[in-house]
Amino acid sequence: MKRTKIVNLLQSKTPIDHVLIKGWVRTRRDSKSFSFIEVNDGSCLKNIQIISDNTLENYKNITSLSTGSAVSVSGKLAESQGSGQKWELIAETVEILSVAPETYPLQKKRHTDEFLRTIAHLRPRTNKYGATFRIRSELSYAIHKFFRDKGFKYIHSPVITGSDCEGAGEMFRVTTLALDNLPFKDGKTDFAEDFFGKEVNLTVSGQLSAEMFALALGDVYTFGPTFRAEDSHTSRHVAEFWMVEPEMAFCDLKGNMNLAEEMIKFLTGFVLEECKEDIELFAKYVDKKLIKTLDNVATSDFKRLPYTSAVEILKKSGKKFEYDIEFGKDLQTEHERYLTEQHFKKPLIVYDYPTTIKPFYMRLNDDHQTVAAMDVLVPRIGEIIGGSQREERLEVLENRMDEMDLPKENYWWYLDSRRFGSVEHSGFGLGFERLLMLITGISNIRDVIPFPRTPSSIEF
RNA sequence: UCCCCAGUAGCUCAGUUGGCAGAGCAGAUGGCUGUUAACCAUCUUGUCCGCGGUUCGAGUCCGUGCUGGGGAGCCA
Repeated sequence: MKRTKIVNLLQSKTPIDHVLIKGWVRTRRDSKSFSFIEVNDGSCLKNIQIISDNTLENYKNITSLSTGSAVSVSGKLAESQGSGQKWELIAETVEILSVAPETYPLQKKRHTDEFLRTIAHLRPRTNKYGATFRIRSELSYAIHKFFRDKGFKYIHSPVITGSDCEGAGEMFRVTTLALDNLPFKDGKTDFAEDFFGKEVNLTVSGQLSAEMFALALGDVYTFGPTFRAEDSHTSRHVAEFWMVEPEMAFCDLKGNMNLAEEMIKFLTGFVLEECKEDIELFAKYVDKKLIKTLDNVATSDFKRLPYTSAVEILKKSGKKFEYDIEFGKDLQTEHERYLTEQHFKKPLIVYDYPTTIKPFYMRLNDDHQTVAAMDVLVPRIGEIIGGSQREERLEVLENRMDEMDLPKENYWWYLDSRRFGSVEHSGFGLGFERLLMLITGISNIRDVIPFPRTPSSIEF
């Protein structure tokens, strides 16, 4: 007989004479003549309650089933006589697939997130992490659905890159050279002998690839792993994370902001609708205000504010900040949080940032003081999206590169896109894990990614 | 990289002025019960993070290292 997933079984409208389920024991409660076994198979948050009567031939073994053990149970789905659940499974056979000894680290109680990080290989077996990674899966699907419904094409941007013009942070070196015996030439490592014949890194952004494809396919997006070798020790940074990067031809900054807002609203609404049960767990145990926050994100219009106005508001706020704010200085975390959490109390898009604090590829505004950049800031997380309209004018782009002392010859293919049929285009990067933090209320990014990579931590 | 906090039983944590190492949970055993992280009784469990120092005596004080966490910067 084919096994039925518990998620489907619990949705049954009628009793079923004969079903088979397989899963892991969460807890067992013995009664006089039978034993209650709670079994979870990961298909949903809820367990199925198994009634195993003491007339079963292996009943003695059944009563020694410990948390974490694996079982295969066949029997009859019947309405429960107890009050905690609609259905229960009256067992005809309980096959013990594997017994977890008492050294099994997960107990029938709450563990701290810090402890569960040390057993990241087992934590998806808990309610909270099971729910987290089911939501992560649904959210990934929702991203593809959102873009596909809008006619965007999915681009697989490379993970290994020889491009040194991504410029979004410190990079991880990729090499096949023997590190204990490096070839030298003129006192420097001779990368001509390396696999690709030049210095190569893991990607920090798929943007430049996405731009090339937007200028061919129109609307595109990337969704893949991204690597930053920053020595960051915060609850919002990991060395390997997933980023969503749409890029649109014939689109200006306003269209870019529209897409960002529409996307966050869609994704939030999607999860609220499709992952109700799992979201309720977070609303109950992780963040009591979660539903209110998510409704606010999904329904209220995002405030749009030019950088200069943001600076004015901060100056007039009368609030004492650790860092002073004035035109030309980047907004600090404390400034961003004040604006989104206290002043506007909703998501906020700050745009038109000073030229001096933004990268070369952002489009120069007519005031020559600012570029067409935009950041989406949300309560609790801060920056969740960073994007811009790209500089499509070859001459302006080259001037900016000169100002910033960037070697143009290395960017020949990027500049080609501005030589041949250049058009206005825009895009942004969304931190997938940060969105998950927003949606689940989980406060540490290490807890929304299966096996987090942070400085000096890569056990799994 | 900088600032702050923590590290004691399998887990969560208490440990007073420097004076015999503790509780709850988990586990084991027995009991009770259509139970809901069941309940009741009994029992087991220690490199007090490592190294060095002060002291008659250090879980406790000092130095140092490691690990974890929070914040800053950088960013997504």
